[in-house]
Order: sequence, then C-alpha cells, then structure tokens
Amino acid sequence: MDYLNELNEVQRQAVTHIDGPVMVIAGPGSGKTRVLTYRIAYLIDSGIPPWQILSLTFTNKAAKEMKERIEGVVGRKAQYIWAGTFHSIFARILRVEAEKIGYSSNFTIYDTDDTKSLIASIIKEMELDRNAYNVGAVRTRISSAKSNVISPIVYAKSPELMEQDRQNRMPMLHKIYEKYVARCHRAGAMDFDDLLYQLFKLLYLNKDNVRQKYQQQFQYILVDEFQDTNYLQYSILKLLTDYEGSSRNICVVGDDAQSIYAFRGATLQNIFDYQEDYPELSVYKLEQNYRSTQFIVKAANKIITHNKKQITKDLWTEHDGGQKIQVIKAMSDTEEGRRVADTIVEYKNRHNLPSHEIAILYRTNAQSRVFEEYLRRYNIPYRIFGGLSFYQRKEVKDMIAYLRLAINPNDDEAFRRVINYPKRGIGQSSFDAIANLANTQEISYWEAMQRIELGARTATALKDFARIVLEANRMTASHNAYEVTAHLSKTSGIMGHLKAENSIEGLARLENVNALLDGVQEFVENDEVIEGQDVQDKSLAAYLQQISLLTDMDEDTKQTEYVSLMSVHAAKGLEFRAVFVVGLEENLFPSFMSLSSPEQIEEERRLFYVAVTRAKEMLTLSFANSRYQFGQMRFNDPSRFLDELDEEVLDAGTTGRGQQQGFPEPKVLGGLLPKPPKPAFTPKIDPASFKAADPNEIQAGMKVLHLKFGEGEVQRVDGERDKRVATIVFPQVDNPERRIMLKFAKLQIL
DNA sequence: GGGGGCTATGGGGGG
DNA sequence: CATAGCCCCC
Repeated sequence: MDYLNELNEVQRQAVTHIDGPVMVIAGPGSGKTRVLTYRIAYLIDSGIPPWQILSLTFTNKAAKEMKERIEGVVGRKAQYIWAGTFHSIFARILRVEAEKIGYSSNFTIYDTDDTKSLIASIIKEMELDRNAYNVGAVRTRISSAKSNVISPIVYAKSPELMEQDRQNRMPMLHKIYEKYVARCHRAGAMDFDDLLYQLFKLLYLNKDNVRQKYQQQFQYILVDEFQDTNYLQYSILKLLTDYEGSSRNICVVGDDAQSIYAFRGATLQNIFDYQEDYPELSVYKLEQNYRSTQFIVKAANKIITHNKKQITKDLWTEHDGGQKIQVIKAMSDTEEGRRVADTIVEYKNRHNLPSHEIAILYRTNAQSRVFEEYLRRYNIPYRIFGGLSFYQRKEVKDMIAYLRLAINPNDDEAFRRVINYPKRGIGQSSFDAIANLANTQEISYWEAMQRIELGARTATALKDFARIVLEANRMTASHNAYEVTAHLSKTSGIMGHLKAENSIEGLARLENVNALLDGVQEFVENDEVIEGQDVQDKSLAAYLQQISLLTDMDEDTKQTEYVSLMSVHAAKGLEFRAVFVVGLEENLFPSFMSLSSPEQIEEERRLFYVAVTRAKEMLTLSFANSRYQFGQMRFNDPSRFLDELDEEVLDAGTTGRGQQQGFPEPKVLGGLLPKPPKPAFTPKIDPASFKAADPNEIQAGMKVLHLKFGEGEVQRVDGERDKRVATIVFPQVDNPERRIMLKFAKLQIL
C-alpha cells in the first residue's frame, strides 16, 4: 500500500475511512480522482471482493480512467469492479431484470431525438395547440417529473404541477406524459431517464426480492460528482444503502461550487439530505489545489465569493507566481477568433506547448465556428468535442434504426424513421393508417402493420419491409453484429440509395455509413479486454447497447496532438496547461436564458468557476464587442464575471485600452511548431502472409505477432477455455501491456 | 405517393 | 441562420 504515501493527510483519511457513510468535498484540482482510485484500491487490499464495489460516475470517460488507474494499482482484479456511469450500470442491471418490470430484455434505448419525435406525434394526435405545447418544453417537463420520481398518476394528482401547467398554457401535459409512458412501453423502449426511473421501480417494487439481491451485491458504493445527482439518483442510492441492517458503506465525492447541471434535475439538496439521512457520516474537505498556479486559484476563490449559496471552502496552492490572467478585448467575434489563434501560436512557440495541452472553452457549441476557421488557417490541428456527434448524423441514424428494428421490431421510433426510407412507396397516408390502428389497439406500429389491410401495392411494399426486418432479426441469433449490419446495409437499400445519389453530399453520407460499418467491425474483431464490457458478447444487441450510451466526450483528449474545442460543461473534470475561456459577454456567458433568475446566475457563475479552474498555467479570458448571434449582429457588454475579478490577478498589459492589436499573423508555421504529431503505430504486416494460430496454442513466454499491435511477448495466460485472456507486452505501442481475449485473437506464433 | 420550394419559428448546457 | 412543416403540383 505504498500509494498511501502519495496522499496528503486529509486525502489519506478519506481513502482509509472505509466503514460507514463518508462525504468528500473536493475542490477543483484537489486530487479527487486520486482519492477515489486509491480508496477502491484500498478496499480491495483490505480484502473486499471487487464485485461488491459499485463505483458510479457521470461520463464513460471518468469511469474508464478510474478503472485503468485502479488496475495500475491492484492489477487485473480491477475488472470485476462494477464501475461505470449511472446510465450504463443501470442499463446492465435492467437487461437482466427487465421482465420483473414488464419489459423484454432487448428493450431499445430512446435518445432525445426519439423522445422528441414521439412527443411531437402525441401532441399532434391529441390535436393540441402547437404554439402552446412546445415539444422541447414538454420533454423537459416529463424528464424533470421522472427525475423527481413523479409518475403520471402522481403528476395528475399534484395541485402544484397542474396549476403550473395551466399557467404555462399546457393543461394537458399530464395526459401527454401518461400517453408517452404507455407508448414507450408498447415499443419496448426506455429513454435516458427511464434507465434510472425503471431501476428505481425495480428496486422499489421488489419483485422476487430483487432489491435485497442488489443490496447484498453492492456492499461498498462510491459516487463521483455527487453535486450533479438528481433526486431520483439519490433515491436509488438510498434504496441500496439505507435499510435495516445495512453497513451503510457509501462514499460520495463532490463539490457544491461545481454544480452545473441543475437544468437536468441535479440538486444540491442531495448534499444536505445526505447529511441528514446519514447523520453518522464523516466529512473530509480537500482544499489544497495541485493543478493551478497562484493567480488562477486566487481568481477562482474570488469568483465563488459572489455566490450566496455555497459550502465555505478555501482553495489554496503551493504553486507561487505563475503567469497572470490575460484578457483579450476584441471588436468582433472574428477578431476574437483570430487573436485567440494568434495567442495559441505564440504559446506554442514561446513555451513549446503541445496542442493537447491547449483548450478553447465556450458557453455554447455554436461559438466553435470562428475558432475552427482560424485554427485551420494557421494550420493548427484541432478537435471539436460535443455538438453533433457521429451517431446523430442522419444517414448514421437511419442505418442504426434498421439495426434497432432487427433487435426490437416494436421500436416505434425506428419504425417511423425507416418505414419509407429509402422510398418504397409507403407514403404518409399509409403510415397514418398504421399509426391509427396501433393507437386504437394499443399495439406497436410493427404489429399494426401485420394486421392492417391496405391496397395491393402498399401491402406488397409492407411485406417487403417486414421481410427485411425479420430476416435480419433471425440472423441476430446466429450472426455477430458486423454480419447483420453488413447484410442490412444492403437489404435495407440504404447503400444503394446513397450510391445512386451521385452527389458530393451523397458520397460523404456513404462514407459515414461505411465508417459505421467499420466501427461495428472493430467492435466485433476487437480482441482486447475492455473493462466494464462483456467481451464475449459480439452480438448486435451488445453493440447497440454500447453505442446508445456513448457520447463523443468519451474519446481521449490527450492521445493525439489536437487543440481541444468544447463547451465548459464538457470540460468538467479535464485540465490543460493553457485554457481560453471565450465569449465572456452579457447574454452569452451568463446566458440570456438565465438573466432573470438569481439562482440561474449563480449556476452560470459556478460554470465560470469550472472553466477557470481547468487551467494549470495559462488562462486567457476573451470577449467581443459585437458578434453574430441568431443571424444578426449583436452588441453585448463585457460579462459581469470579468468585473468580479480582482485587478491584481489580471495582466495589466492586456487590460489596457491600447492593447487591442493582435500578434502579427504568422506566415509559415510549419517550421516553428514543435515536432509533428506522432503517427499512430501500425505494424507492417502483409495480411496474406499472416497466419493466425489456434488460440489454444498460445502460452506464456511465446513471441507472437498481432495484426494491430505488432510483435509482442506473452506474459501470462489466465482463465479457461473460451475465457482465456493473454497478457501480452507489445513494445512498439503506447500502452505496451495489453490483455487479449484469446477466443477472438488473431495471433501468429513467431 | 413523391418532390420542390416557400414560410414560420426558434435559438443552452447533456446522458 | 437552420430546420421543420406546409402547400402545391406532377
């Protein structure tokens, strides 16, 4: 347990206090991840079986990082820990227990677009006023009801909620909610909130004592970013830990000052309730900041004093001095883009700063465009996180809709999406007839389609469609995800349709579908053990489960040489040597949506606090006097947050009026940049001469050749038969030690 | 049933 | 400014 020496006194106490409820209040950069990791390592070293440990985070990336770090400390036992996001862990449990709450285990996960389109169709069917019933607003309302454990029945009985809806001119909202739930159920679908809500139901209803099963399973529970949990999540945690005879081993880690998700139901009330519900708890406060230099820490402390609602906490650092905070005052959004890019060039040249240590953080994703333009012009590689992800592109969603139908033909939203795509002669009126029958009989579109009687031509078209889906559905029993997807890409007509388009856009769409196919193939062929995933399962259902909870935030920001562009929300938990917080203007940051309420302004301020504390060494704040917003030129005042900073932390040279000029535009950048990005390693292997050995022959000590990782030496082999896993060191790749699932391995013995 | 063009509307952060 | 929904015509 040498790692205990790497901790300061408070951190060590938080790590070794493993019995009973604990709360860790962790300021930014105070070693929170380290505490969580070492705490789990310490639990395992104390003899707690790894499968009794449940560690919940908000992003897959945080979960993955934690597992990797734990594995570094305790070794491969780490893979048996239940570590993941609330949504992914709960989905995993729900797949097993679905029948106990009236679902089939192949349920679909509806994303926000599916939810919105379903709500839109319900509003239409109910013939409600489209102007009063805004789809987005209705969705938010339903989502927040679920997040507060309010069922449609309870909703309709609540005088407050009903009154609110009347005031918002949406008196029938409870009816929409009721229909929405029924429609999700008949389609065998759960939305993101359901992954929590249905798990709560499962535990609460306690059919076959399923609650006790998980209470006993999870003896030690850890929760990261506790300030971002909602009432529903807290209720689940209570069901799991607060019961007669419980050892109440729950440790929550959070920071009230970094609570930025109130808009999706997160509430600081959980922190206060936790202290009341677990009165015997111990609280540890981590206040020493190891991330940032003096001026940044000072600025952060100052920012948060402007909020009334906060748990008093004082961040301090041993890092003296450092660079003061720069301020860029630009005349326009274009100038802001240029000067930020100029400064990046300057940093790269003067401090030899690698791109992956630089981030541009903005309030809204729409701001990324100008920065993109200038970075591209200056030949600086960049990567945009967030915004429209790969899986949200139309052609990709169309293809995925077919995959979803193959697994769950009752998936109404997937059905609606592709019943007539590519065009097969099933128009609006035919679909309306199907939808009508489905609604009167309370069956899915798919079932309604089997029963409906329409004209001969339409009937044939429907039969063709049904055949495509059924064929793929039968394939799923015996074929892997790639085989079914490749098959469907042809039989659905999507590939042919895109090829026939013969335009540049069509070609790009075709490439995206091909990229999806490549992704599925990679999923199937991947022989490496990935923590938290069932590597044995190469089925289409397993693939869909994985991608439905994936966001492009989950990609590693540090692997390649890119400047990162992302929203402040997306940057939480990350750190960079140089950070640019841009668009610091009234109406933008703070957002115009939050100006009317003091609570929301405080949340914007916490968001600013999060942004500022991402920086390790260099922090630059920028704003523009004018910018294009909503399609027209707008003039915004500098953000109030700028005025709230002390002059002493700001670089006087950058705050004066005369400093409006940018750095001279660089001419040739190539030669000035530090070494070019290291290309990803690809072994030079001729696939024709490569002969994969029988996996059963692989033994420790052998020298082997792997198609992706090149030459390596087998360290050891664990497990038996289908579950044999080889640990192999490949000296030519970044993380040389890899764990390879032999069942799927393509290894040549040298 | 399919396609093109016009108008109205909304515009934030995300699993 | 981007997109959804609508109308109209083939």
